[in-house]
Amino acid sequence: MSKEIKLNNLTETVQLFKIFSDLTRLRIIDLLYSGEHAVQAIADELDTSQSAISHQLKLLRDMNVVKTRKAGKQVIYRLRDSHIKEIFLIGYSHATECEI
Amino acid sequence: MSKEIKLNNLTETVQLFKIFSDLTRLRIIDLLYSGEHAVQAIADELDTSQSAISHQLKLLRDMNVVKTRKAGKQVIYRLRDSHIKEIFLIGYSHATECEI
DNA sequence: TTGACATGTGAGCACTCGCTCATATAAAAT
DNA sequence: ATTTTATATGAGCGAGTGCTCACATGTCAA
Repeated sequence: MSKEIKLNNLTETVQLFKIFSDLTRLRIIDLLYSGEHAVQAIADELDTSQSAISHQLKLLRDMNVVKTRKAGKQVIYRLRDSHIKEIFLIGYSHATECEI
Repeated sequence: MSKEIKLNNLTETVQLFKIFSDLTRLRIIDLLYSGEHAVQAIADELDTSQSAISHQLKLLRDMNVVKTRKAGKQVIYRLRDSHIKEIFLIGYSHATECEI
């Protein structure tokens, strides 16, 4: 494996881990893990402003972490694939099983 | 599971993922994955200043990601446990297998 | 159409982070 | 003892990040 390829792969890996490296984003992912939610429902549940949630959801959308569907005035978010769920669960279990 | 516990767990999970969310740190971990290295060897291999590497190694030390041993003037670093290796590998394989 | 509600977004601000630079510390070599 | 080599670390700077605030957009109800 060439050095350049390897560096690109590592850069992509960094991007992946950055998704999970913010508490608000991780709480959103954790909440969506239990099923789809509308924006305001997420904001209420996490006791965070709708704007802050919307900004983070845009990031998650751009990173292809979440999908949306419209339901009237609401936009319902859900996790895109089990790929993301798996990484989240592995990190979560590792972090909770033992001290870092 | 109470909300407070859950939040603490998520906070710890964030800390864990933050370790992997910087390219220099990930390159260090990747390099140490192949075996122990002295500080200057890491700096040379990654074409990064000794100071920058040393700062990152301090973080990795504080996070219990790496262990050290002294060999004369040199300090040799290695990964602390397979725990870290596993998470790195899973993220790496996920990031390289498909687009994010 | 108008008003109310749900979401998206740009600007700006405070904070964090990773680096450089200078210097400190420590151990070996001379 | 002095110099050289290897590593650690504090200060400070520039870039990035996550928030708030204000407002735009979009959708339904009346």
